[in-house]
Amino acid sequence: MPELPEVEVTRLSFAERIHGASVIGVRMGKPLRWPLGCEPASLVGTTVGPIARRGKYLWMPLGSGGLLMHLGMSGSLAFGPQALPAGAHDHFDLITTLGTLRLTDPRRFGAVVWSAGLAQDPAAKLLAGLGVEPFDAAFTGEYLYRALHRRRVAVKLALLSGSIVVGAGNIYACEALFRAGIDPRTRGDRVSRARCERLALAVRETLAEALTLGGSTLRDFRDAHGMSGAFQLQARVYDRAGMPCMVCATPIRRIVQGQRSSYFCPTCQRR
DNA sequence: AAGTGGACCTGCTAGC
DNA sequence: TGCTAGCAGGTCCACT
Repeated sequence: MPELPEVEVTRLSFAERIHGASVIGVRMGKPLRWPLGCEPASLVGTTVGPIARRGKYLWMPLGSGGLLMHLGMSGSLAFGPQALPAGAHDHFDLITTLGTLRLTDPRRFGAVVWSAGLAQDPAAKLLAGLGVEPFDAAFTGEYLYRALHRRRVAVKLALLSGSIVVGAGNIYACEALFRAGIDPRTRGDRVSRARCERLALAVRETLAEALTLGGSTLRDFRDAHGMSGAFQLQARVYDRAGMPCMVCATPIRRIVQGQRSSYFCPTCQRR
């Protein structure tokens, strides 16, 4: 589920409702990717500030510090008025006066980490080195060109690394490259200025569209029923190996890059 | 510095 | 029908 649009939709779904709440309890399930980094009981009595997002991380100000949260590959956050019994995959509950925020994460690649202030503790390290936000004015074609110019890796991997621009995960990176007409294997330093302009635009458009449509992605689409189908981003290439390109009918190809699947149209996307 | 590959953990699906 | 191998939306870390 969680690439940037899903994380942002998650943030919007509970940020205002939890703002100002006081923590009255914490329940921990199985260990997540990293330890919480503080005594859970020490969070009791703190007040929740405005939730922010940086890349695919969420930041919740809490007392003198805050919690940095990540959904990993399979995580989701739910905020409800009352705490329901915890299921096998519910690994963190923040119980507050306004409701309970619950992290559910079957694969446990997600994390909730206490940070004393995002200055120099371990949580800060997680945010260091992140690229620009895709909707930030700093993310221009020229910026992308300069960043890619120093990279010899495939442009798809450069996008995925998050060190140039954050938020485009495997699905949206594939989709953005399709929109921009760029072969995912193209070396970063071989992407022209003009194509960088198109790519920057394509990344922003792809993420923005997914965001407006509610941020859902493909696997959820299959699992969802009824009207939820109307809110899905239609993938042009992702997970469509062998199926005809929606533009030119050439069969979509699947290749492996950095141990992850890439999908592209060999006709519409060029090196 | 940049690039590569392994690691973390569980659930689902295609294929035999 | 039942088992197994392979695959999955992320990203850190150690090593070259």
